[in-house]
Amino acid sequence: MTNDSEKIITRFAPSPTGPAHIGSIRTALFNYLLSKKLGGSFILRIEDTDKERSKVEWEHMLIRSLKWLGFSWDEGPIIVEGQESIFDRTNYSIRYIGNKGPYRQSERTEIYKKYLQKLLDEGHAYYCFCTKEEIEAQKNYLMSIGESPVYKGTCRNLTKEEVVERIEQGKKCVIRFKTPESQKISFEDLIKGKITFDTETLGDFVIAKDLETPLYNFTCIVDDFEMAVTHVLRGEEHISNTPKQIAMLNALGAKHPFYAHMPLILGQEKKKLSKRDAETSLDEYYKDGYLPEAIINFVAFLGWNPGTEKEIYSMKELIADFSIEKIQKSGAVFNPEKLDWINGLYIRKKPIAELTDLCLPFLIGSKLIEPYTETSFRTTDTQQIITKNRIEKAVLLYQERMKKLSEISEFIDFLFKNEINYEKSLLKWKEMTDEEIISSLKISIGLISHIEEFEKSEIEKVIFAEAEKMPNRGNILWPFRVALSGKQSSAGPAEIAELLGKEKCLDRLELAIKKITYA
RNA sequence: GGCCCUAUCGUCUAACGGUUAGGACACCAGAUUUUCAAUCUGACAAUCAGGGUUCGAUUCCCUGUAGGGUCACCA
Repeated sequence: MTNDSEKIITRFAPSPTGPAHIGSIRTALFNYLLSKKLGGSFILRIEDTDKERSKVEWEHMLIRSLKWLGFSWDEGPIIVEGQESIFDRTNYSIRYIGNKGPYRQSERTEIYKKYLQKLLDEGHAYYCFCTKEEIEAQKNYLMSIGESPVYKGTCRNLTKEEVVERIEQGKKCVIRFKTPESQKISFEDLIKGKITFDTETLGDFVIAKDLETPLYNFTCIVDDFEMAVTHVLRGEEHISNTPKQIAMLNALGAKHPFYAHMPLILGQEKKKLSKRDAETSLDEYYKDGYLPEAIINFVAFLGWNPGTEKEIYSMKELIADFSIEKIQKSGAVFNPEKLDWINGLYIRKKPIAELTDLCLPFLIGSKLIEPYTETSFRTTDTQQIITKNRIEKAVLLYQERMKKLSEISEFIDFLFKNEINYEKSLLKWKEMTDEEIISSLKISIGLISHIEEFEKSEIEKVIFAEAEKMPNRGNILWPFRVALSGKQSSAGPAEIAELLGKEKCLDRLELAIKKITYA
């Protein structure tokens, strides 16, 4: 329990209408960083007032992504206590109750209803009976004469009797906020500076379909107030919602939180991020083998920088160095190449045992191996048992080559497969003739068949000694390496030879000879 | 169209009014390699335009231009 009303409280308020994406993660991250930096709380609020589009599945997916990336939030509602009326906000303290979160707006209808009723009772909101068609026509007209297309308040001054009469006639209605006329609403945006709006450009906007069905702008301010949110960090697309929210908060007699509107994340064309620019779902990044720490690091630098040349940051370091002042004012183009670079960097930094564990699901997923015991696997192709230890060795060879975990399968599939497919021409190094390749392979067979201790250092010694005798080392090394891996590029010849084992190496070298002879 | 926001290398960005405008990714070249990667070295590359203010402007002001956001009974 805490009574510190000075405490920073931020929130991440996604609507469960789709998976988490890069943009939503950055919003979550910056709110998280700010609260952690200042020792405050971070709230997760699910904005599921739109019953049609919201799905619990999306909510679960959102939470899964957040957890994967290492977020934690202060669960459970903050109770406003010590008050007779929830509308009395002059003196309140907050208390945290665990294990009840996250907040779900769909479960808070009664709360919104009270505030809605209050607005209605005090004349700050009214019932509107205009049809959608009427609104649309008005909007088009206003745009045609060069004015802000807003609701002009046809139903604004309906008397109580008129309202009752229309309701009794069964006319459909919504609840609109009575926006103050000819007023300037300003707020000090923590990123953009002072922003001013004229209420004339706002119009009387809809805040609820009915008492039980409040809409976004309204539930948002009620919750931010009820949860004592102090700082709202959100995307720039919300700038135009801000004066509306402040006007409602004013009507409720509440102070508004600090706002910070972050620039948008843009696609290659400097347009809104689309499928062509980035994965729509964070799940895709998981499936591609991106590391959560790489994503966090990358996303943090989309519109923020520490002002130094340091750019590799763990979550902990981000918390330490984060500051709103350093958030950029202009939009940032999402750059997948840099993400890949950072991901590769984190992969190289991973302890090998940990990296192997991360790669295993990808190997299993691409049907190369299947789990056998705790410490071993069975190759799908040949049903042979392969120890985790040996897989670890393979992963180690490719650690510095990987940009994404998913690439591991293509890199080391030759270790698990019985037969490897490659073009015969791949065996040829530079200008070698078929005869030279065959002779090269035969030399290799002769050399390695005599090696007792089939280890990298030993194989290297023998093979390289022979290669030195050639006009070009590649004459021995290239056909040898290709015969074993079947690939244009791979780890070193001795390394993969050790990995494969003597017997398999000999088999593959013979096979390579046959490939040329009988092609 | 109204309102609002923004403007430094291709991209992410640094530069309390005074710097040869710095760094990173990408790209290119070199070193190292049998290959690929990693690593190291180097090269290329930017202050949107026009006016002010100032001894001096990337930085402050204005105008223009361009881009973006928003104008839902979505969030």
